[in-house]
Amino acid sequence: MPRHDHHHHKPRLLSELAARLRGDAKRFTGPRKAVLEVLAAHPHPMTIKDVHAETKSGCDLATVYRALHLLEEMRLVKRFDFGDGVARFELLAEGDDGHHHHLICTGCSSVIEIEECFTEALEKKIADQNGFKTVTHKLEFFGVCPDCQKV
Amino acid sequence: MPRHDHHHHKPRLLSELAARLRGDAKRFTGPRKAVLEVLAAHPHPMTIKDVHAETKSGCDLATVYRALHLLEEMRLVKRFDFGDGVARFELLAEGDDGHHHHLICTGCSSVIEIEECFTEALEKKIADQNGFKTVTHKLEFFGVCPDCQKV
DNA sequence: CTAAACAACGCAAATGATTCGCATTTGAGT
DNA sequence: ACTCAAATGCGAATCATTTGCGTTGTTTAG
Repeated sequence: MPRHDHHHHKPRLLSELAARLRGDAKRFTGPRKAVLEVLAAHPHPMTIKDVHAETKSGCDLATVYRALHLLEEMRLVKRFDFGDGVARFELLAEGDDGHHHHLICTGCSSVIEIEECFTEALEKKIADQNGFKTVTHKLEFFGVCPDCQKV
Repeated sequence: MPRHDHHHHKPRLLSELAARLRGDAKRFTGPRKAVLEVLAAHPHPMTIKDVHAETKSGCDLATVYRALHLLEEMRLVKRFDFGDGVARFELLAEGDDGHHHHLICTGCSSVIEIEECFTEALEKKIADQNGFKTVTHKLEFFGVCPDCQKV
């Protein structure tokens, strides 16, 4: 059983967002709702540009940036970095800490989620050996997908 | 025995760079020499800005960018990405493919090299399961170093 | 030895992602 | 509905990186 099968968690409800926002003196606004809905409709990490493009409501790009930062602080979304200089965000399901990895095709940029994370033991070992605390890691795989191998 | 103990390889000589450049109709110039010397004097990945700053010869920042891209293509240096939006480069020793990882302090940004890479088997498994070829990975660890724990 | 041919450089301007300032709008509670 | 702080939209600023181009310095053909 994978450590984080977040795809089987119940997706967060917009009403939950509303409640958590109010509890923090924040507001449940159109753009924030729109951003969350766009993320909920996509299973893979999205760039801010893409989120903005799918947000038909015509809200400002800067607003999407601000909304995603807020959602990240609230741990409703998680930021991923595929090393191409563009941040990507993924919606977190309830109870998911978002710790997982991806296999990214260097040809067509398609993305596969990797649920397994065998890195726990190594993480602890590396922390202990170097006297570090609260060690985490970022890990992504890159390769050529079946389709791109044909070309 | 670690898979890549590149610190025990003989460092590349400037004359080797000169030879490889000439063989490729490229030129062995002051800035390229300076960049390589700066990298050789530092054991950890350096940002382009830092390389530029240590290059006393006063060469242009754009030239440092170009020199590092060239050295990367020639596989004399390797690019690392610590997820902060700034590229970092490390000199490769002879015979080193540069595949290793880092443990980075989130407090003071100090860097420790991690020679071990236990990820080979997983890499193959993930490649096979998804039909991908030529799979590689990027892995970096983040935590709080002993010094920064005191504060 | 000289000149054409070309690689690199320096400088400045362009790009792309992200952030910020600020006037205006709007959600949430009274 | 009224009020007020939080959010938005818009434009301008910032930061890393790239590019265009005129100039300089080598290399090579004659």
